Amino acid sequence: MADGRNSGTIGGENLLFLTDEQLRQGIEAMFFAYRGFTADPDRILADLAYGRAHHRAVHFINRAPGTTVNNLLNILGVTKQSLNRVLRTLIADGLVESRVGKTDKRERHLHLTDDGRALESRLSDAQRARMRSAFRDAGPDAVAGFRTVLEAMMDNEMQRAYTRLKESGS
Amino acid sequence: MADGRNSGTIGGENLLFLTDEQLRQGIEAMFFAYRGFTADPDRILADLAYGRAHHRAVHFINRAPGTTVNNLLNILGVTKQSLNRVLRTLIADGLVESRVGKTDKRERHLHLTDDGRALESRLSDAQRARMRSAFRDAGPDAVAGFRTVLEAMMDNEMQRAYTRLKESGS
DNA sequence: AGTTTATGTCAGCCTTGTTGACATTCCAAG
DNA sequence: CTTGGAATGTCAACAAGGCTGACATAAACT
Repeated sequence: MADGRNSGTIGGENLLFLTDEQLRQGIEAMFFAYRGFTADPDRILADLAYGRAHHRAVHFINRAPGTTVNNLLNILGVTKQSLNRVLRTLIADGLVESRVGKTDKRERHLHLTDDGRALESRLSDAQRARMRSAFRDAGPDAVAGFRTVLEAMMDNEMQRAYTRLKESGS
Repeated sequence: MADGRNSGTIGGENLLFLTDEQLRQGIEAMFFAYRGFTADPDRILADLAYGRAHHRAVHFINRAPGTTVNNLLNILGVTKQSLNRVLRTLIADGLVESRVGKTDKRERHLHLTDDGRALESRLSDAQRARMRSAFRDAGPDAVAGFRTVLEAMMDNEMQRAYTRLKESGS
């Protein structure tokens, strides 16, 4: 595995797509593509004194309105202190509303305000535009493969979060 | 574009894979998968008081031994000051060697030491293991699609950097 | 009543981005 | 040959956003 070689062809099946060189290209593609993936929203956010952390919060609050802080924590995979700092500024700036839970008053349910939704749209339009262009260039079969590989790359926990969101889709 | 709808079917071609919902799933898949992508090396690095930035530097120095600081800067897309801090610790810890350029003494050419190569192997074995497992689960066609979409998602500049590295592959 | 759970806050640390200032080296125009 | 600008790299200081730990509060559960 650390011998710098590859898996070659085994058992009559062609596994040349699993050589170390192929894997390294996949790793580097992932690295560069992720930069492209975040570049457009980052540019918008920089003007607003917000960062990627704010984008993520706004995205998932929009995706699951009324979600609790704890729920968001699990999706984002950060500490509550870290998330709280971001939420505090978003609430102070009037982009997010925090409502005390009806049945369980310890919980805070998070919603975007109109301003919050406006920002979310701006950010996600920019990000979708690039994704759309990439998808269109690549074609439907490539897109299906793209999604298959990404899903296989997630941890089980993330896969569950992802699937839950996917199935709640409009 | 901000109307919450999709591209539907246009001109007789099926473009259902370009709906806003599909794009959003692609965006979220990218987000969760990237976490998986970095999770294994991050765990190793945490024990060593290094971060992701050190991993990236070590990866690309290994990939292109003798590269200059400036060259690395372009690949990584950070400021030279930021890279320099990382390089300084790597050099101090004896993982990277910085050699003054022969023809141009302003340049520093970067090489991994044996220890540096050992760390690189550990990190990249972990990352490749996950990538290999994802590739194998997904199959060669999905992998091809994965790469096609990622390449289409890069900026032109990154695409050039990526292609240059790819073509210099062993 | 006592324990657990959900949330928020304060303080302080680390990594890794940023800008600004500066030193060294090279090269080319005068 | 000198001098000024460009290229390259280093040092200092700051900000964002991760992290841990400690603690307060309120509600829910037993």
